[in-house]
Amino acid sequence: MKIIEPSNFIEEEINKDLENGKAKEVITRFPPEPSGYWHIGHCKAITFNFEIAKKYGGYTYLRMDDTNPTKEDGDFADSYLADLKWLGYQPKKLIYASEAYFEDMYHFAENLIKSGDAYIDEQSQEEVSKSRGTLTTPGTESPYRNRPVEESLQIFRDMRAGKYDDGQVVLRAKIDMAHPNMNMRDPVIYRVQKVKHYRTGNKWCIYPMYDFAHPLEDALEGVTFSLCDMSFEDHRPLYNWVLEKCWKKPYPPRQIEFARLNLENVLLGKRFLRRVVNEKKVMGWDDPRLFTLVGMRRRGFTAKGIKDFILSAGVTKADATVPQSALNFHIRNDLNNIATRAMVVLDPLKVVITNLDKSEEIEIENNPNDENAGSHKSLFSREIFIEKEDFSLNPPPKYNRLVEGGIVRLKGAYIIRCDKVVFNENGEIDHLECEYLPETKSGQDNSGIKCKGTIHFVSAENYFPVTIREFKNLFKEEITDPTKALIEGASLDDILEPNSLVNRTAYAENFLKTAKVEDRFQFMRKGYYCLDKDSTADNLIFNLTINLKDSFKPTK
RNA sequence: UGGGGUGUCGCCAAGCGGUAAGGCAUUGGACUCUGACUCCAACAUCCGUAGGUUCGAAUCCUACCACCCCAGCCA
Repeated sequence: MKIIEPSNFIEEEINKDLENGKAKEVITRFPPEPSGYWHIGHCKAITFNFEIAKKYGGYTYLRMDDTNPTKEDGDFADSYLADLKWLGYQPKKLIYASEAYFEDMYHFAENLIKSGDAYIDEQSQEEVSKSRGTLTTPGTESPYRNRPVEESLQIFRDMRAGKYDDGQVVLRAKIDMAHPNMNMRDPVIYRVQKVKHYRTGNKWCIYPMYDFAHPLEDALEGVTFSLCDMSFEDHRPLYNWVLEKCWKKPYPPRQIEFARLNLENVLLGKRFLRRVVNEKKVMGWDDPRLFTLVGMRRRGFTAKGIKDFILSAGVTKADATVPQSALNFHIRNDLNNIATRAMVVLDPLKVVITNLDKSEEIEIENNPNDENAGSHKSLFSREIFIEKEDFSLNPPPKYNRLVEGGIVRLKGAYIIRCDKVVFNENGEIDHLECEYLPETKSGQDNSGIKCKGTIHFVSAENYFPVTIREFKNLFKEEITDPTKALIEGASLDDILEPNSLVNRTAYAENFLKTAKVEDRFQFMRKGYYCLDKDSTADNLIFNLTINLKDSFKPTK
């Protein structure tokens, strides 16, 4: 296997193992428990597990780590398949741990009992917990700890046979009740769960615990590097203990931990996301304000943008909270290359072109960054709508849009001059009367007239109303870490931004009538939008993915 | 008071004893039929703190400080 130029500490570690012969190849795995939806934090783990293996010419398994039937559901497992595909990753193989490894694991457990490294404990859950000790005081040994091997073996077999109920007995690894690492104080490795498993049904009534199952799953699969987050660092000694006691083969998998990804002002964490969804604070798991994968997808984020962001943020062991602006940069970057341009007026102001009586077809480039993107037809006519903010009676300095008596270019059409502002009886602007300059047609303008501003517009004969969904962050701006706030006892309503979703209508050029769900557009000079799945034939709904950057500073 | 980690620019992050990469953000400016994109420029005399070793330290040593994780029959 090739040694590559390392670009992070994980690759440095892998190189070392490859060089000193501890590993021969790079096989990784992503092992979700099917009990919720993926969020951007999972995307980080997925991305690095897949990308690192790929770099070394290795591969990655997708393994459902389904060892707890009380929490799991096949629908989640199915959603992961779709999510992974959307992200653009192809696992070497899809594995359900419950189906693939339970029998093997059971035998490993029996052997552990036989070698005197595990025993059946009959203490209550409360007793087990109490005798574990505390962070600063050692635990005490269970009275069952030194029972005869045969006795433990018999009970374990009876456990499997269903002769015990939940909580009556457990299998514990015999390690050290005084170990400074709490995970090593005789951890429970098998428990009874008389619950139907979404995959294996009632075949099993005993289930291995994560700490026992995970290293063995990795080993059985042939995984060489088991990349996980820092919270498992304390579990590594146990991971290695299990492999030493049970696996005993060359090239055991190696666990390497990295820090989780946090985003500023973003809630992550399955149980909290579930709460927001269950309490109906959002439209569902795929609400565009959520940073679940399905939410980001519905919002209009691209898989490439998300992955570029993750890769650019890097992997280290240090806690990191990245501002959303870093993510947004990569999303805009990708969208800029692929989004179809269209003209949509969000806040219309009517303009009458007094010297135009026939309408005229115009052409709009679909994407100036992609010469193969083509163009689409739009219309310039006597009555049009421009953005209210593109006209000013009292223009600030450097305002290069339309002013009284001034000129501005209409994107793809002509330069117009504002001759008159017509007010209504309330003294508000009703509409503008303008003249177009016939010799300034877009693409064939030889007039020599210099015009510093270009604005977008929509023809009164070529538009239809659409619904726009604008999103702000789900949580109040000052709550930089909503997850922490909830842990510290804040109520959801305390930290939720009151108006994070605003619906409005806009005037879109007819071209947009053919948009399909998830199609991505750049509404020129405004932002990136995509068609939402809630759209109906007579009500297209566009989600604001992200605004265009705007460096106009009216103050100077 | 135990164990395991981490501390380099506002935020990520290179750096691995030879005198602080890069990205995001920000600020100027150029370009522009998207005030977008692109481009160009500015942005840590300093690497948690204090000592020490060395011709030379963010990199080695010592002490201290701060923050994160661990007491599920969850993963």
